[in-house]
Order: sequence, then structure tokens, then C-alpha cells
Amino acid sequence: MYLNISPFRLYKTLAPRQRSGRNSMAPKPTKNKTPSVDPNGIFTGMSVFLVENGVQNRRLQIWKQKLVQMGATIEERLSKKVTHVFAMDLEALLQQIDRERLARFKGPSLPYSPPDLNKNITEIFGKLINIYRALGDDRRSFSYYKAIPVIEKLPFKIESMEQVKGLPGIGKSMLDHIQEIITTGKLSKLEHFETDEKVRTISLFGEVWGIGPATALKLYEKGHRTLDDLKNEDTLTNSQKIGLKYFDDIKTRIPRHEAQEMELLLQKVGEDILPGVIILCGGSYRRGKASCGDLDVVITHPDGKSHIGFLSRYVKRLKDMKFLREDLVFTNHSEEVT
DNA sequence: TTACGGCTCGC
DNA sequence: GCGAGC
DNA sequence: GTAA
Repeated sequence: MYLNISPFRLYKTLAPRQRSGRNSMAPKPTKNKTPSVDPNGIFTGMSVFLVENGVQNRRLQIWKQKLVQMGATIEERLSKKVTHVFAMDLEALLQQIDRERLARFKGPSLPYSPPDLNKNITEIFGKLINIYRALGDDRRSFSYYKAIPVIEKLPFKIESMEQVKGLPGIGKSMLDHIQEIITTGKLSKLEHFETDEKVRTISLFGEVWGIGPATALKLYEKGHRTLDDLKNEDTLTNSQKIGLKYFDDIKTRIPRHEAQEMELLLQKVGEDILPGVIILCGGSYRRGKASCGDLDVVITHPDGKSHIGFLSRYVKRLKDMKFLREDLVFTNHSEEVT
């Protein structure tokens, strides 16, 4: 059992959080009772209002239950007692506020999102993320990835290294980079990468599904320079050939409404094969994005066992009807009882 | 100097 | 066992 | 790359 917090945004309000029972002698919750309330739960003292807008009902129920279990109290209306507001996203929250005409309600304080004052820096770091990943230096790539949100949160334009010294994820090299960017407007390191044919080629090849840093390097060393060159390369794996063949298609994002149509189709076909099967799209679609890079699909069945053997039949059906065309990878996970 | 995620699949 | 994707 |  786990608690997935991510889809909800937590908007802290101005109301003081009442701490209660923190240091009391209250016993730990008993193990045999699932819905018991933990007086020392992490949400103790929170008065929560849930914006139901855009949240699936079942999910809402689970959330209420968990919040209460972990010490929170649920408020039915957005009163002054409320210390925290949960909403699917800012939009849902604003709609709710509008609906309740809460102009006079003091709070919630909306998440502060400064305009990208330091876009000059984060844009360059963003490019380095991709380059280092293409080169196989995931660790370094990840370091830039972590530095970006730290810089983005700053409410001012960085004008000297002192202003960012000591920030988490900003070490000596980052400071040097920032210094160079604020004085010259560019980063010679990046300029170098971007003009380097080897780096450029490896980055390009790495965009093909199934080609990673090692393979990209080998292909480069073989003399390949363009995607066209790769078409004549017979060492490519099946996945890589497909990745190449559908290079543009795979990169094309899926508009949300299309993802929605596909989800519906997937559900219908699933129901046809196995009544009662639950099929939902997750990932960026579930998070409400306007477009999706791919479609993540979760398949379950309430009886906990008839999922066995479902996937292969399902995939076959989807291929027969030409919804699916190719395979990049196979898995047999769903064939097993576990 | 060391850790930075762990697992499955293709080959 | 390596490379790759998630 | 950063941080321990």
C-alpha cells in the first residue's frame, strides 16, 4: 500500500496550523484496525478542504480516508478553520474559489511562480541536460536537472554569484557557469558542444528509440552522420529499425482529445475481451496535460486473477484492428499470477 | 573518495 | 553481460 | 555535476 501524493497540489492557506496531540501520550494506532486514526499522523492539526473539481470520485474517497487516518480533519466548506486546500491543479482551485465567491476569504496564498527571470541560465542548463544524457553521463545530466528548479524559484534576476552561492544543487561548477552566463550571456562549454560534430551526431542518433549513448557512439565511429546513413546499417536491432522508421511519428505529441479517444477505444476493446476489466490511461494524460508524449495504460481486474493471459489476447486484438502496428518490446509480466 | 534506482527485455 | 528504456 |  502506498500513498500517491503527486497528482494533488497542496495550497497552504494563511490560517495558522493548529498543532494538537503531537507530544501527547496517545498510543500508536493499533495494527489490526485499518481505518484507525493516528494522532501523530503527518497531517495532524491540518484542517483540509478538498476541491473535488476534476478529481475522480474513488480517488477523492481514498484521499479523505487517508487524510483522516493520518490525523487531518476534513472541512466541508472553505471556512476560516481551513489550514490547507487540496486541488487537482491551480485551475480547479481557482474555479472553486470563484464558485464560492471567496473574495473575502484571506487565502489561500497561491503558489508563487515568478516569471522566468533567469531563463538565460536555465535554458542553457536544459540543453546540457540533453547533451550529457546523450553522451551517457546521466549523473551530470541529473545535476543540471536538479539545479534548474532551484534557479527557477528565485524571485529575482541573478546578477552575481553571491546570490546563488550555497543554494542546494549549486556547487562550484554551477557557480562558474552562472558567472559566465551573467557576464557574457553564453556558456562556452555549451557552444563547444553544439559545434562539435561528434556531440551533435551522437545526440541526433540518441533520439532514435532504442539507440542509447553506446550505440550512438559506435554508429558515429563507423562513419555515420545522418539518419539517412543509418537506414543502410544492418546491425540495428529490430526496435532501432522501428525507431528509425517512425522517427518523426514517435516524436509527435498526442493531443489530449486524441488520447481521450484512444482511452475510450482501449476500454471498449478490453471490455469485449474480458468483461469487468479496468483500463485507464495514466502518466501525463492522467495529470491533465494538454498533449502527451505517449500513452501509459494501466490494466487491472477486480477479481485479482483474470488479468492472467489478458495482455497477449488484448494486444493481438489491437493489432488485428490495426490500432497497434509494431512492437518495441514484449513483456510477459501479466501472464504470471503475481 | 564514493554514491547518485532497480528492474525487465533484446541481443 | 551489456545496452536501453522506463 | 553535487553532496556526504
